[in-house]
Amino acid sequence: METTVIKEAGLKVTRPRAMILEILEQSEKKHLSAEEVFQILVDDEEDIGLGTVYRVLTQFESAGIVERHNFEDGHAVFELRQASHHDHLVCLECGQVLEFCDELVEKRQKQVAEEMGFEVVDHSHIIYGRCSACIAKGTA
Amino acid sequence: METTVIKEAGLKVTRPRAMILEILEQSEKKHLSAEEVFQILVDDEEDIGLGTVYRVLTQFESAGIVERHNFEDGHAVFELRQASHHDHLVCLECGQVLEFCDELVEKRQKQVAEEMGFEVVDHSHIIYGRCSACIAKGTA
DNA sequence: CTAATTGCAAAAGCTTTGCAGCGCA
DNA sequence: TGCGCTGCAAAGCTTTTGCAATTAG
Repeated sequence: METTVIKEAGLKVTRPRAMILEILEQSEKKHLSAEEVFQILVDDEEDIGLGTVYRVLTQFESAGIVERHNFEDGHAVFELRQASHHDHLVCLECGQVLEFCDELVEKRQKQVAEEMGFEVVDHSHIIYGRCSACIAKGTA
Repeated sequence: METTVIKEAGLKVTRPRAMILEILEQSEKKHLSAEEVFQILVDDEEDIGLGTVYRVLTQFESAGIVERHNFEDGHAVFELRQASHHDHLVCLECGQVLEFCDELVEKRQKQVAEEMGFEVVDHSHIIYGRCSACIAKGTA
């Protein structure tokens, strides 16, 4: 169990934190909302409050353990931070999230920003559309 | 006054709608939150409710008159839709919003998405950082 | 032991909505 | 005149927070 990252963040290794980390590690869906994490905990019959889920996820974010993304549907999603940066493709039909990373786009956006006298700190690049499965499935 | 666009959207030309459109057209700040639009109306001593501001902005969005953007600070901002597409640079220090559009980025992101079997419907590309004014101002 | 952490529930934003009255066409 | 629109206030949702009880180290 990778409770090490929790310690390294200067946080006590408590049951809620260990469970939430484990969920993020083991879920097949890599981008989870706080509510989804909470539901999984409830299904596991863990007695952990939604407030705690938010608190822990926010702490993990500060510690650089997870990333928070604001997709368009009003709630944030969290994913374990990976070694390499990437952006997202979100299927408007099934909600699936794909990841992409393109050197050219990354480099060019930085260049454009700098040309405008802008110092880049971060960016959010989300492409909305339909994934191949949904295209195949229907005409909608 | 460009009330024509309101009619063309199949909406009655009412005082709230005309005022809100005018505010969006005339404000020097081009990206306004519902609350900001509401404040301007209050300052103008217009008797228009915040609920109406939201309703009108949402209608304008459906009609393609304005675009809604979700920046990271929890509230949406609206801007008049322009002829040409563009993305945004947001200064984390002063909140200023700059616009950019780069052919190369646009083309490449579409290409990347298609390589992944994705049909692009829309995208949100926001760069967060510090604008030149804030860089000049301080060391923060 | 003692400070950090949690569950619970209340509260805080932002945004939407129901309804009775008002106003545009 | 009639239906659409509005103001108001209440409700909805996601997320945050206060506090007493609990727990990790």
